[in-house]
Amino acid sequence: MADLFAPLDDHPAYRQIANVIERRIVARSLRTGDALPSETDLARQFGVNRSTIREAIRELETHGLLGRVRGEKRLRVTRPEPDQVSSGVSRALALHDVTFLELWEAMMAIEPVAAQYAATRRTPAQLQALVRAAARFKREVADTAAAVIAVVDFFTAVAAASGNQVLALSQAPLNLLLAPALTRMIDRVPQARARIVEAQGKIAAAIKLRRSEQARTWMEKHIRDFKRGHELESMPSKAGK
Amino acid sequence: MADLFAPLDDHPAYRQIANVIERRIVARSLRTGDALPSETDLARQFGVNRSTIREAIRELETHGLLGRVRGEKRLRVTRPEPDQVSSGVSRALALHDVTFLELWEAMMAIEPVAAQYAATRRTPAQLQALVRAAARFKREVADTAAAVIAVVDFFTAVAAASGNQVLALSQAPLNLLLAPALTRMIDRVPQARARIVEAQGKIAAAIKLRRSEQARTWMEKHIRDFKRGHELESMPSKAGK
DNA sequence: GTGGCAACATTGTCCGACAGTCCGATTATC
DNA sequence: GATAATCGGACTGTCGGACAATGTTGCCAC
Repeated sequence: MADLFAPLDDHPAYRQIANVIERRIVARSLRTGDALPSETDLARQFGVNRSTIREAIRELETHGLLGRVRGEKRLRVTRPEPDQVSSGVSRALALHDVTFLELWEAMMAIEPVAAQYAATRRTPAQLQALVRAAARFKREVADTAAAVIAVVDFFTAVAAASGNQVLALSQAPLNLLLAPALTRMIDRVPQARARIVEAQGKIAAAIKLRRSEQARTWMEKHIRDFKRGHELESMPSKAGK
Repeated sequence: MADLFAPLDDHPAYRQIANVIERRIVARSLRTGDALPSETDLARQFGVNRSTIREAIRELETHGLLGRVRGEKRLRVTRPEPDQVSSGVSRALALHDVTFLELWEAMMAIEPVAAQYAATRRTPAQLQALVRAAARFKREVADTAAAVIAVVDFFTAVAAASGNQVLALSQAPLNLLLAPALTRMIDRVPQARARIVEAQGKIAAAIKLRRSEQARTWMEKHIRDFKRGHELESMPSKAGK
């Protein structure tokens, strides 16, 4: 059944080099913060041209494994940050034409759990970030763009407060997908804003008081509202002006 | 409070070009499958050197937005495939030193939901893939490496059968993280294999019969087992030889 | 039309070069 | 002595050109 021979894919030099360096990083033989040798030096070490090295470096850079601190010239080993990674994921999802329902189901799976853990594990600073995002939504509720950003920030803050990096990183791409849908919804469904304010308030309060069950159920309600809002918005007959 | 001037970050040409092309792709102005102009041609169009174009292309290629079909020379626009994207995510998570608990919590949030939807939405082909992975685990249960792969494939198949790309893509990175932990566990906890066989059987049966609640609860039990297995394995006193 | 072949196009890699800028050390200034 | 101006070296971003290997394509014979 299985083929006798696997197709061999030739790896161009730049890819091989990128892989070698990547393995070094993952194996912690190159550690976060370490500065990479100069391109010229790398070219010498690998015995290839600098152009080839540069192409290899580009790969690692876009993966977020290499980066440079502002205004610095030398590259250093970096840990890929959630927002960077997640932007790739959400772009991929966008290109796969995910439906709102798919997005919603995923949010429904992740966000309430994140809220639940946030209630038991949040640090004061995380709580503050979350409360502040809620306050910002309330304050800028009239400015759609700012409001949407505040909603996203609220979700991000809850996920961060969950103390679970995996949940946080799983959740991050959802935000980017949510933004456009939310923008339309918030514009066309009049009651949406008030409901968001209420839900955020309840969730924040529950997390503050460390009531994990309440945090979870309120987050569930909150997310359910999104679905209702989306249905209202996409039903032309019922949608507000 | 707010600074008067924001730090301006200069974008090198290769990044600008990458962004321009990326926007074209996301906006569907360049559609999946379309062939990209040759590097020389792109260099002419953008008015830069070919080396610069190549660096830009490398970025898009590693994002999975460009690729070439086997043995072909010209690049074409590609949709980023889940495994490609998720490998980036799991590498990121690995570098952030996620704990088994974090991974487990995320699995607990996602996998049961995926199983639940799979029960209602799976196609015959998806069901077959899932059943086959379970059978493979049973068959190769003695070969640790093969068994671990079968477990991962089973999860992947369930997620695919959920008919939700967002869940599937959120779940994919978890697999890669699970593999090493599972390898240790399966080796050291004697009863693990039998329990996995049982759980996979129950889950597959529930999905086959479209019993979504059963699928969900059995998946929950299955995942809970992992936690127990991990605790046994990491408790030196109790671990099997 | 199909098979085969030759000319062409394209990619991967190399070499050499240069401007702009960051860094570190040295010198000038208070 | 501490701080500020200066200078040379190192490094990155970009450029131009070059060549081998390998797809691609059009043409010709059958």
